[in-house]
Parts: sequence; structure tokens; C-alpha cells
Amino acid sequence: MREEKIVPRIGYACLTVGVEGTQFKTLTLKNATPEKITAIISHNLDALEAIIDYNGKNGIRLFRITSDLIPLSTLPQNTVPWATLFQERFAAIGTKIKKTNQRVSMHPGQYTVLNSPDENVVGKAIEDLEYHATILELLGCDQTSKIILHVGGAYGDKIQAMERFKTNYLRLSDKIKKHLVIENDDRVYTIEEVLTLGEALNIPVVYDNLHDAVNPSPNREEPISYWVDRAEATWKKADGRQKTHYSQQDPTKHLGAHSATIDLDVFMQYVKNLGRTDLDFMLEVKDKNISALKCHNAFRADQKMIHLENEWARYKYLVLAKSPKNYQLIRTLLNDKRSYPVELFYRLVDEALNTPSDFGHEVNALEHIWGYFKTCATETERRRFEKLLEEFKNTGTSLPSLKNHLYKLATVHHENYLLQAYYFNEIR
DNA sequence: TGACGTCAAGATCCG
DNA sequence: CGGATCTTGACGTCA
Repeated sequence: MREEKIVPRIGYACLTVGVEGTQFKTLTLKNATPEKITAIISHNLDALEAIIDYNGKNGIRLFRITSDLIPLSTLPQNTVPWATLFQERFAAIGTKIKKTNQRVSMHPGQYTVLNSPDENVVGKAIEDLEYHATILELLGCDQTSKIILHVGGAYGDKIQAMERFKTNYLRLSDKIKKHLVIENDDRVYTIEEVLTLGEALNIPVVYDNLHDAVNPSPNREEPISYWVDRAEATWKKADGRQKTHYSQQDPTKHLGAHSATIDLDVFMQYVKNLGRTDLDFMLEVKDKNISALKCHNAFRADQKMIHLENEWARYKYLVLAKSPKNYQLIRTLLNDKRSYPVELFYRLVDEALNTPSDFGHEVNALEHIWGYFKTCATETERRRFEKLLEEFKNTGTSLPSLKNHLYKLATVHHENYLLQAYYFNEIR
């Protein structure tokens, strides 16, 4: 029997880009009523289920669930007994997660601080961790589903602050401890310090590459693989495979800011340098599932042209609107159905997307898409398209209105091929 | 007191 | 009304 190729799982955090029905809703305190809270939870569970469905369909096996699933989750103003009220919805979604073999996690933000000297802050942090653990329990997740936490503040005395983390960790319920893992952050706790804590407390450690680049331990010479391997040793069998965070610096933003998309060449070189593929990568990137699919396709076990063709279906009009040259190059590239030119494919796609907008190319793409409706559109639909197109040609504005119009046409006329296009991401 | 990070809600203005 | 463009919220730490 042939041995199964070990491939990394690659996931994304909280939200999708360009997937219908996956938008979460929030609520401000001053508008909070039990009715509104209940309605939003119900809506958000539908959105979560839509994301889980999307992941299942697209081979994504790693996903972080948003902490905003329940609005105002730990505030006294939220009096809705949501855990019992939505028990069955959670269980149903949990069943889907298990059936599609997804590993889900959660990640309280920088404001959940377990090592604060302020007991009030610690109390709220524990409550927040209980909330996160409750979500995972309701979904029926096992110990391989993790809650990723930062160590917290330094308060002028890091050694003492780390001791306080240990003391407060021991106060946590088993329900939390079962899922809790710790991660290096980009301002205070380096990977070396987090490993010290993790090794002392027997807590798995998540290595975050960008945090490490921004906040490295002083005078170190070890390669990244050293820290990743040392973190690997903190993962027990029951915790599942080692999980890491991966992101790239946005060159236009401040140090530590996540990039718009993942540069696949850079990511592949990173993995190559690690010398391992038996680990999970949670991507932290603006374009979310789009980059996750890109990286997943690069490492997936079944490297078949069909996966690139599916991607091409989503990207093609966006590419056409930017670079007809790359559009043609990609079409040719995908001709050989036995090949799998994944790196070149995404290089050409991303190169096109990074090309400055060209008016003529935008019009070309618009007319190309209009071709779907030429024969089936009503007279009103045709007039509106022509009016907006004229306006765009004359003034350069109303491109979003045009896209909106075309997207609505695609909905009305059931052009499912168009509905999935990344071309419509900004207006969906 | 504002920056930090995050994303949707809410406000406001335009045509 | 659709659409564009701010501003606010909810959290804790640190300069």
C-alpha cells in the first residue's frame, strides 16, 4: 500500500472574503435587547455554518472561529441563555465540522489578559476563556481544538508577570485547560519566553513567525526551524498536530501589519526552510480564505489540474480587468491537463492583480461579463448597463455601480459561474 | 490621552 | 435610494 503524503493543513481566521451568506453581525451596547441579541446569534450561527460548508467543499481543514460569534458575550447586559437556547444548532454545526474533518480553534484578542496585576481584569479574562471553551464544548470539539492566548503584559517586571501567569493558569478550569495554548506576541513576550512558560506548565506553544520577526529574543542565532521544533515538543498526542501562525509583513504598513495576500513563493520557501510538512498553518492575512486556498492548493496531496481550473473560474475576470496579457498566459498554462503548474499560476494571477488599473482593460472585462446577459437581459437591465458604462467611460466613476448591476443580473439570471467570481468581492 | 487591532454598525453627505 | 466616507464601539496596556 502506498503511504499517504503528509501535507500541512492550512487555514484562515474568522471571516471569508467573497462567500455569500457568511457575514457576521455585531451589536453595540446601547442597542442591546434580548430579542436583538437572540436574532444576531441565530444569524451568526447560520453564517458559521455557511463557512463550515464552504470549507468542507473547498478542502479547507483548518479554521478559526470568530470570538464575536455571540455579541457582548461576557457582558452582564447579555442575559440571553444562549448556550441552552442554541444547543442543538451548535451540535448540528459541530457534526458538520467533524464530518468534514475540520480542526477549528479560537483566539481571544489582546484584551484578554490573564497575568494582569488587577484582579478585576484577571476575573474578566477567565470569564472570557470560559466563554471560548463553552463554544468549543457546544460544538463537541475535542482537545485538538485550541484556544490561543497571549501571555499578557509585562508591568515593568516580566519575570514576576510570568510568575503571575503561572499562578493564574493554575486557577483555570479543566474545561479551559484542555484547549488552552499560548503564543508569542509582537510587543512583549518572545517565543523564547513563551516556550519557557509552556515547557514549565506543560502547555502547547504556538509559534507565530511575524511576531517573532518583530519581537525576537535578544542575541539569538538559532534559525526559525529551531523554535518551531522546540514548540513542536510542547504538543502532546492528545493536543493533535502542532499548530503555528503564519503571516507576511505588509510593506506599505507599520511593522507587524498583516499583508493583503500571501506571496506563495515566500510561503513555500518558509516551509522548505522548516524542513517539515507535518504541522498546521493558520494564516493571518487580509484576504483570508483566498490565500488559504492558494496555499492549500500548493501543498495538497491530490495535485490535479481541476483545482487550478476551479481557482481560475474565480479569478479570471479580476485578472482580465487588470491584465489581458496574463489572462492569455494563464489560459495557455492551464491547457496541459496532466500538469499542475501551481506556483506559476498564482505568480501570474498575483502579478496581474498588482498591476495598476487600466481604463481600457476594465471596460473590456465589463463588456466580457455583459456578454452573459446580452440575450437574456430585459430592456431596462440593458439600458441601465449602457447608461452606467457610458458614465464610466466619460467620468471614470460608477465602476462599483456597474459591478453591482452585473452582480444582481447574475443573481436574477442564475449565472452561478459568475456569482462565485472574485471580481465581485468588493460589492458582495 | 491616544495608539494599538478588528470589523460591523451607525452617521452623514452626495447625487 | 444607492453609494461613498468617516466615526464609533469594546476590550487592556503602555508610552
